[in-house]
Amino acid sequence: MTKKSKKSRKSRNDSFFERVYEVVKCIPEGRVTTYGAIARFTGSPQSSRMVGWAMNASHHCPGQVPAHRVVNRQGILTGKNHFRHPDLMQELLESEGIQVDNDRIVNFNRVFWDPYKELI
DNA sequence: ACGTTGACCTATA
DNA sequence: GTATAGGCCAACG
Repeated sequence: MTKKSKKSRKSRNDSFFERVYEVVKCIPEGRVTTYGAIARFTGSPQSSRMVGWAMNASHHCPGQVPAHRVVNRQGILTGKNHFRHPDLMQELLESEGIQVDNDRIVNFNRVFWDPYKELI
């Protein structure tokens, strides 16, 4: 099993998504990150859309991926609408000690978790 | 196979 | 602050 078993090697193992999951899973409690930071860390600074797309699949297939810890640049819970319950995202964040006001994270700069500085 | 959409980011007006 | 444009890659019709 080596040559043409699965054809492309980047089918389901070394996908762009896998990298995203790895980073997101490394996010500690009480911390959040942005799509852009992840996209940048994965190697594509402008592929932030794919990060969101990965999250969409994350709660459908893979293990526990704290997608609720991933927000946009403004610290707004953009993807809360895609959760099982729109308010679930805020609930989880508040449960971890993150204050959320009007779908926006309070002191976003403080809870921001940068993979470049923390991870590595 | 092609075109559109998607949980975004940055820049310009 | 809102609106428009470009970009990236993957999934869906």
